[in-house]
Amino acid sequence: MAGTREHLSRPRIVELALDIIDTKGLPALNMRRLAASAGVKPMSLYHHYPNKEAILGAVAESIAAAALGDPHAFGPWQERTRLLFVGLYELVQAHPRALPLITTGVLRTPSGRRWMEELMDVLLEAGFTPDAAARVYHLLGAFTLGLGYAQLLSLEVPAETIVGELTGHWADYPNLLRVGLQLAIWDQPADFATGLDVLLARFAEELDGAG
Amino acid sequence: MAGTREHLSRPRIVELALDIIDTKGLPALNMRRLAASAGVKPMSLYHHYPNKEAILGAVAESIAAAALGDPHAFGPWQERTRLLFVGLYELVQAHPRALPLITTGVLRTPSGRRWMEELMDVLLEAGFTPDAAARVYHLLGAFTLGLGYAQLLSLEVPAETIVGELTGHWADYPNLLRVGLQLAIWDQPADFATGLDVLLARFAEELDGAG
DNA sequence: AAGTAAGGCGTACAAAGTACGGTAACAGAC
DNA sequence: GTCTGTTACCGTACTTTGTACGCCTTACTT
Repeated sequence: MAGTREHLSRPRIVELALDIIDTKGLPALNMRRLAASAGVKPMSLYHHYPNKEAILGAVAESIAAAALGDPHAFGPWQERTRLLFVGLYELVQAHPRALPLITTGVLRTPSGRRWMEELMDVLLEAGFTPDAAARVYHLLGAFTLGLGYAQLLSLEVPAETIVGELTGHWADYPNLLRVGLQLAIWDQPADFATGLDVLLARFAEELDGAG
Repeated sequence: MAGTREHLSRPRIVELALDIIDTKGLPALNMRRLAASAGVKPMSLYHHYPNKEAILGAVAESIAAAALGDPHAFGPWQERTRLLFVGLYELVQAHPRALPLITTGVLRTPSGRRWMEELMDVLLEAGFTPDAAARVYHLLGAFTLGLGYAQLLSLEVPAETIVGELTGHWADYPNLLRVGLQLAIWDQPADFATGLDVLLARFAEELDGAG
């Protein structure tokens, strides 16, 4: 190990990359900007990660690790499942602009896989068949991540832009006019819990019916 | 209007672009490839659209137009809402790789806005407040598009890739092993209807409670 | 036949990922 | 203290992709 001059390291790169993603968006993360933010030239990054994809993977893992709050919550399976998805949702809240990384990371990072492993543990133990467990994940996951995409969209395309594109057309869209900005903005985390519970209750019924 | 030599036109460009997206994916759509598929040089495209973004917008509109099946279905509001979201879901089924365009197109293309206008018409007429109507859209939309993203993911990252990355780690993930490929694949359109109905029923309750 | 506008194109530049080989600085051996 | 090898960093340059600018050809009009 050579100089310890306070410089680059894998965790440092990930930290800076995540900061760029959070503040400027995923497309704004490029090797030159990342290097500059580290006070280094672009090619130096390649001594720590083989390519950009590897850096994105490391960011995904770093984010996903935060979803593993308490490894094992107690209570009935509904509650444990609920907590797992609340964790996922909090991830999205914390780093909405990194959502595409979270999406792929669920099955492709160690922490993501551990999250999924625990979910499957809960569901199989509750009595779901493997296929049913996969369905639960897909539906709840789609709902959770779908809300994340709504949030991301309202971040990247501000409501004013949408409204601006509509000026002069309001006559064609009287009901859009009545509903207004709320359509282009998603910021009702409470509704996430509602939807999650409704879907969970449905799966509980299914399980009882079959068991 | 000059020559009618069978060549480029705006609809033709959109058609070819959509074909590339459907067969090779959104990232594979670039101006050079698109031009080549039209038997033309890249810069020729710029005589029909000002830039790539405009082409993507036109593709989004072209796709969205297909969601406007019967402009006005009959029946109670639940049924009409259901049909609108089924239409959206069919769009995703038809062109999963264009999903990011659909997502943004819902409020940014004429056809998308008409779809949204009709949805708001149905909901407001049913008695939802504007805010509640926006919530219905956000939750159902998140669910619908979220499933689309799951499908897109299983298209772009084949299950074998996921499994390949897990070889040697199966001991760490016994439950993932039991559930197997189904986790990485989404192909259960029937479940979409289930989830949709469950969420709709919940909103119906809410409406009755308030009205 | 000549003018004119529309459609197509050649060239060239900027942004971004990264291959390749060089260099600097520090560790340990002697 | 000098030598040597390893580690971290970097300069240069090639590739891909979007697109600005201006030329050229075509085909219809008169």
